[in-house]
Amino acid sequence: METYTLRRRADATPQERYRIDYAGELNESQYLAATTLEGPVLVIAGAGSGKTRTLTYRVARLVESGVPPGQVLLLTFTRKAAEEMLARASVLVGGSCDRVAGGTFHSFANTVLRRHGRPLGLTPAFTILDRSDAEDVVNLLRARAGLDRKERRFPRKGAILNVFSMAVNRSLSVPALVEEDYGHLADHLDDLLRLQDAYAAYKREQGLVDYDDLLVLLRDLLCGHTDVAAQLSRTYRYVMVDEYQDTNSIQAEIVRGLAVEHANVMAVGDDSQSIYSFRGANFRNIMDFERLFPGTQTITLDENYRSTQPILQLANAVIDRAPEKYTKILHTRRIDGTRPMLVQCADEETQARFVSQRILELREEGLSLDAMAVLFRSSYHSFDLELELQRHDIPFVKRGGFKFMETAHVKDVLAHLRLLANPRDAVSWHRVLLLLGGLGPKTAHDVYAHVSQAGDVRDAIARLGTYPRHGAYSKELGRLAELLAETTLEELPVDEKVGRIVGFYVPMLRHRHPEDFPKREKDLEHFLTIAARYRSLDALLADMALEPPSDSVGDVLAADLDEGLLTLSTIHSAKGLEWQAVFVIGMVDGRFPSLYNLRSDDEVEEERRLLYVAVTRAKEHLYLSYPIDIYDRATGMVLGKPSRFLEGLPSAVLTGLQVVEEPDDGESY
DNA sequence: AACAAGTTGTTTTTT
DNA sequence: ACAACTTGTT
Repeated sequence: METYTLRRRADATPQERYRIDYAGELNESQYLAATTLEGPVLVIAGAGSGKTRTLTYRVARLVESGVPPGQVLLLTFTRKAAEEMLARASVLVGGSCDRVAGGTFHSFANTVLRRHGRPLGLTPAFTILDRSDAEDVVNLLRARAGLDRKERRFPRKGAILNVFSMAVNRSLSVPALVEEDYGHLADHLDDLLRLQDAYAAYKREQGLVDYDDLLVLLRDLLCGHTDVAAQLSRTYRYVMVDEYQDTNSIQAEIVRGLAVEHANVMAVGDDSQSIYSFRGANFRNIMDFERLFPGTQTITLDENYRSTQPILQLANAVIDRAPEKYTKILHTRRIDGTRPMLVQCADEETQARFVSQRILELREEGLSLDAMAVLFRSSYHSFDLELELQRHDIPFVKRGGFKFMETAHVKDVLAHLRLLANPRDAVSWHRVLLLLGGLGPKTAHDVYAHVSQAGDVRDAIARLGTYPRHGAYSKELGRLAELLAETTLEELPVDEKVGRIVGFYVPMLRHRHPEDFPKREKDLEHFLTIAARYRSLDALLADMALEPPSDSVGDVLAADLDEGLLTLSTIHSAKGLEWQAVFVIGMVDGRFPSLYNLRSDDEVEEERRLLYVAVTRAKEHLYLSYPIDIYDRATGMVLGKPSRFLEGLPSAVLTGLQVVEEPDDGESY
């Protein structure tokens, strides 16, 4: 393609062009944080204290002061957060900041390891396993070891992987972890250890890397290969880490390694918003930063620009009851505002009706739907509400929670693509073969055994063609071999490969999911447009594993986009976001805090911080609601008490409200 | 008898 | 969507 070159703007020197009024746009602490460019800095940034703003201005300041954007590294919790910050910084400096390196720890590890992973024995074409891929591998190995047919019930694949992952992220051995937190698995310890070895060996043989490996390998690279570490450290001369309270010790070591040549690190975080301990984070880690980097300058941002005083009062009251004291108390200048309400509802349906009705009223008062959100502890807590919202034609998007159900079809297509990238990928072969009618686990296993003898993709597909065919699947197996042979051709563009696979797959999809077939087909169309943006299959596969397309397009298209969408979200996924009006539903003891998280004081305290995060999302209106007497099927318990975190709060902080039915006035139609 | 496919009860949070 | 179990096919 031809290029068209824009001339540099010659009307001003950089110094004259960017005249950003840092002191005018930022408060004193923010200004200090944004303009301290050298040396280690720890910013304790309370909720709504302008953290993103501060980071954005700091990026601008760095670029403005002559630092090449490529030497700035911005590590954030999601890729979206990084993109947003860079876009805003670009506006400030009147130029592009897209050469600033940014993303999640995992995506950064991915790019670095593909370029510098060789000393670790890693091929540059490694495949990333997402959570469910990793579970599939563990399942395969579990069956291979005969552990699925034991008298004593062996833990499920998900539980097994949790143990492995937790051990890595908390830097513990599996035996130590089992002793500490998984006592009920002590009987299976030997099998677990053998499985762990098998899992590691399998990944090594097949060039597979899971989420934890990405972090561990990067850490090993930085700590064990000082030449590479020095080179990377000179490349990224300014490192910024967002959401530091949710990093674990491996990530801390990565940061330390990246800064080995300069110590120009800014970590930003809030110890009272640490909510990812299940991923190995510990809120006390943020205090270790000062020990990791001697001479750290610590700056606290405690002025809140988001919420009204009554909302902050509740937030402070919630966190004030934590036995371990946190580093700051938020204050605001927005003195006026309505008090948050604690709403008691007879049951879940009543709660759903209350929320829907109140949302409609707020909309009447002029709030648009995208200024409102409903938050909850666990994804399934919103099921009743979703039905009620549909009844009222209130359009919404749901964020967070596992979404395997919606993505199974995308994963099926991806499995075909992965065969092209790696013909030895047993899990993908298994998945693809099982889609064929009349072909079950046994035959899939046999076919794989036959095919995996091959040296490369072509060879593997040729072998697929020679597999002795009999039975119902014979014809379909032949068609699969044909499809794979076509799509292996290297000159075929990525989107064309995906297109042919989708064409092959769609009839099977229709057969398997007749009810919601159209919606799923739309997802695949969407996936095709995504695939068209990639020139290499490997890059597509890597991105899909690290950040799969989040929202199913079917829902969004159906909605009336003019007035925006209501947000439904788990609290975890609501991190960093804000709305005018926030509803937190399911405030029942046993749901929030979750029954699964009450085994230790640390777990309870994490639930408390989770509520703190939820409450501090609200700008103006805040409703906490709970149904009484709901039956929890998982435990067989009846839950009827409001969350312990709200117990005994004075009504000056939290006003009670009881939802009652409209009295029947006897009129009929 | 071996294998595939259909049925039923559960599901924390996520890169 | 998974896993354990049951029913149906070759």
